[in-house]
Amino acid sequence: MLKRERQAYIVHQVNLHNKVLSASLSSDIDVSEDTIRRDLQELSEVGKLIKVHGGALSLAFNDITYPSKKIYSQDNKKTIAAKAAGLIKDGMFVLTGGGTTIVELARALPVSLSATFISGSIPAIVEYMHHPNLEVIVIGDKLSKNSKITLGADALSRIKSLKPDLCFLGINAIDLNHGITDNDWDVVQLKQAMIDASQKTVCLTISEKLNSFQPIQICKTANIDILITELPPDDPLLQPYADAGITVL
Amino acid sequence: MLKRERQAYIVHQVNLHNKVLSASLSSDIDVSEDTIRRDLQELSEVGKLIKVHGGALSLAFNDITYPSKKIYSQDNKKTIAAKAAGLIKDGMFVLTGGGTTIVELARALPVSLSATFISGSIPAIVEYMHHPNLEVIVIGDKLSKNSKITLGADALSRIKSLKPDLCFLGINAIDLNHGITDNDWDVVQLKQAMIDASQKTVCLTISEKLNSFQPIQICKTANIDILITELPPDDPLLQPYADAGITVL
DNA sequence: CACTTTTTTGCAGGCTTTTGCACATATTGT
DNA sequence: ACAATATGTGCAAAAGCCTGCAAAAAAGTG
Repeated sequence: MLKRERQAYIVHQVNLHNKVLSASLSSDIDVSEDTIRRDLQELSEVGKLIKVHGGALSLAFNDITYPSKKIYSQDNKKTIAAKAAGLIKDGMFVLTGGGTTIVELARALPVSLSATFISGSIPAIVEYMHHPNLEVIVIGDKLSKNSKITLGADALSRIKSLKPDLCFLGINAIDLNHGITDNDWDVVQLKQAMIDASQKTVCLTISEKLNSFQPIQICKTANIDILITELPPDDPLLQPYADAGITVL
Repeated sequence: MLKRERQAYIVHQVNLHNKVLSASLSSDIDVSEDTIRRDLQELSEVGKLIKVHGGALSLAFNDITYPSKKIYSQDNKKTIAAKAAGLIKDGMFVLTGGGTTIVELARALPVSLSATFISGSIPAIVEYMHHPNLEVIVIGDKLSKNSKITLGADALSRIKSLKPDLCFLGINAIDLNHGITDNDWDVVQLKQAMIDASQKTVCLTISEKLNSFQPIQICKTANIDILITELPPDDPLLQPYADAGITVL
């Protein structure tokens, strides 16, 4: 990896997460911590970030104070994203939906990963676009302002023509009786198509949404392969899902 | 292998992978690293790529990356965008390309405007998405990291099925003899399809690019309807275009 | 066609940049 | 205060870069 490239990645990460640790950068990019420190030094001299002990902060971080609730849920999503990212291997075709969890997943992807990502979620696409080694396929159609994903017949038929290795879905409600449910007709259509098309489906959700349901069913619980929450896999809350044959991570 | 051929290959590789290493190029093309270095030197002087220690990066890295280089002639582009925005009326179907000028146009749209915008440019879509009264149609296909637009057969055929009222294109070179020209085959295909599909084509460009040309022709000058630059319409530089039957704003 | 001129290419040697490591120092959290 | 981390400095190996030079190829020229 070239020096400039590396520094670009660091700046990107800082702007993304508002902070960055020398240690994790070092292991991400597989380069010594000394080098990282020198990079941070240079970047801070040019005013791209603020260097602090142990890493660096984004310029915007100056006077941002997060509501603690938000940061909490955000952390959970990062935990989920990290677990999900581990499933993706070089060369895979990956179909993803939209939502904040999926965006976190996009941000959690290692730099070195080289795979093809397919999505109709604009925020997710923007993240994929900034990754150096990802191929990105955009699913076109009418853009839903609410969910910031493309929805419609075109998107549906495009998805039906694919056979991705993995499909990542952020879900709004899951429950053993009702399966996976949602409240928007078009979104449901899309998610069904995505699940049908994919060889393996991975559902991401914060534990809050476990054992809840919404009016429209996407699929039965048995139709998904992997369920990822921020909880450890042996948490009792997850036991029923594991018993139902789902791999719980 | 001829020098020109070699340099074309290098540019191709850079655009494809976003980066290129002197060493691997050297062994790929079987020529000394010195020669590669000289090539990279020349190509970077002509602005085809960014030379760095150990190789080169694509220009696309520019944005994501380094030289907090202010967008080129931003002020001029705002002037252009303001003029272009005036052409769009409520209820219109508008097809737009990509590039910084188009993004400026998106930002210049009045809040009250309610129209349908169709595009494959991710940065433009992000802008449209934030507007309260716009319908947005995303054109899907493989995302080109360089230009941040979707390119390919799918995008082409989708565009061919449309009949928008207006088409806005940012262009790289225009000249009475050669018409509108560009240097990327796929982009040329796309722009041609956009022009063919639309009832009226509006070209946006800073005056610097007037009377210049690039290797591939998109269309003859006569095929466009309106030309917008940052200059006043009666500027002598624009006279020849007005004489050729184009509405100059 | 013979001759000059220009361009292109590879190479040698010296210089700069980059990077990891070791060691002394500073900072932080408990 | 003390242990654990993080930092800065100097150093050396490796990789990359620049300059000048000369041979080969290509392009002009009379």
